[in-house]
Amino acid sequence: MHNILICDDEPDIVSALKIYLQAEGYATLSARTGREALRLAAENDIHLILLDIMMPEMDGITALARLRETCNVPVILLTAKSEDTDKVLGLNIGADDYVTKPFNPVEVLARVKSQLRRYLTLGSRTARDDAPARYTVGSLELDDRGKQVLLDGEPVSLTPTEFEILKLLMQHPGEVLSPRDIYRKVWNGEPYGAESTIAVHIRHLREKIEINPAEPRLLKVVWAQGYKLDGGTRP
Amino acid sequence: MHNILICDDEPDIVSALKIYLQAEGYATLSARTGREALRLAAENDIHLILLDIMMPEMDGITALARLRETCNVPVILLTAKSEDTDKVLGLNIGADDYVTKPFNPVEVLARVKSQLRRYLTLGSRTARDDAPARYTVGSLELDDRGKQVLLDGEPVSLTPTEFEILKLLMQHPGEVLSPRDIYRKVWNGEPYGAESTIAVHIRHLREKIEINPAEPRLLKVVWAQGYKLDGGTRP
DNA sequence: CAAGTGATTAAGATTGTTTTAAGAAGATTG
DNA sequence: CAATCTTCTTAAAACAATCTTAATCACTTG
Repeated sequence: MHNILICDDEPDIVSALKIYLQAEGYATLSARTGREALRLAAENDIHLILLDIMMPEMDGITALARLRETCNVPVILLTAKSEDTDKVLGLNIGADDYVTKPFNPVEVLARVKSQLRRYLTLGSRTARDDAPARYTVGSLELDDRGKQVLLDGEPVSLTPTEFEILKLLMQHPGEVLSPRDIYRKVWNGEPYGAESTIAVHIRHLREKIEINPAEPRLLKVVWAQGYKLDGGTRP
Repeated sequence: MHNILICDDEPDIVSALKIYLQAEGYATLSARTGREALRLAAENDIHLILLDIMMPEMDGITALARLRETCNVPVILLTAKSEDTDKVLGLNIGADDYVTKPFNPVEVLARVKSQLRRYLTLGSRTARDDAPARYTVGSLELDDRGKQVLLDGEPVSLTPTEFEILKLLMQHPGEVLSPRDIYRKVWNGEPYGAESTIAVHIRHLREKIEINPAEPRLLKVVWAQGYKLDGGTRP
């Protein structure tokens, strides 16, 4: 089903997580050091990584930074309480979520499921066969086959990247998608680039679909969360 | 299952508690002094602490104060009868509950269970995987995916922290949640900050969802207990 | 009334978003 | 083949929202 890489130097934690994850049908690999995790991640088809911050040889933060140079797989950090400053650092560096030790394995499992569900609905390149070729949200219509977008019936000319971002947002109307979510899907999991890249595309999109780009009515931002496409709701 | 740290200088009490707790499936550690308790708490994944107030070397109150500088784990104080003034003091300093000596072990067990249940249902940040994405309490609707809140059908714009606090209250409608409970959940167990932090967020929330913030009809305070969200009841 | 607790306010630090501009890469055209 | 155009990326700055804190006031309770 899915391959999960567990990276922690405490054997008890690893085996406990393994038991829970395997019971849910996930395949697991494990590493004791950041270096080993990087190697395993490079050599295998990993769908999610559980990464401890405190480890010998190469700590989790460094490992994560290295990892992010080459891929964008979901990472959940395992942190000890006292390392709370590292939390923020970790999320800035590119973790998708974190759990503080001591953790409840059930909670970790929930987060794993949550991340993988996101990965499935957003990230998988193997788009479903039954995915519609046409989406409608409010006054926007998007035709995937014809690569055309209509706003109030009038054609709008978008660049390929703009088109893909808009399509993603229209596939999840009213739902907030973080820049990382968008990056995963539109850039096909390539390493996350500059922070502002998506902001610029969003800006260009707004210039084309909003009456006033500075006061967006459709493509809204949710502070510290991401962007969403609002359908029929009034401001 | 859960790790419980017992801190008391009387061996009889410790062993008695151990027997009862282990019979219920809890793992136990024990310390004889406050200093030792702090060390054990720092080095292990502790889920709950039973802490005696009267101890050599470092008393329980001091130990608790120190502990609270770094973490927010549930603490149940063990106090002697004559120290009832200390009870309140202990709760101010950051205990979650207290039991007076001589105590009935069954009662201690009940309180331990109660605290851990609270910790489970409240303590994990993103709750369970099957947590609904939508909550309704009275005239309030909250959409977790869209990060949107409607009051009488009208959208209300909340900041991330306000949103999380309101979500927590809506997940437990009519239930009183102490500031410490709220802190545990929303700040993910980080050490408790300034007293007024939550009060400020509550104030901001009330400004956004109450007709008159000074006379709240939804987000009510229960003196010396905490806050609760009242549904459709009339005053 | 005193102690404990909640409410209010405002300021500063922090963090996230928008905007602008410039350059690189690739396609298209004369 | 060079010139031009489009698109994408990046960085920097300006801008904006949010969070925390501390100080002060006001209310509740015994």
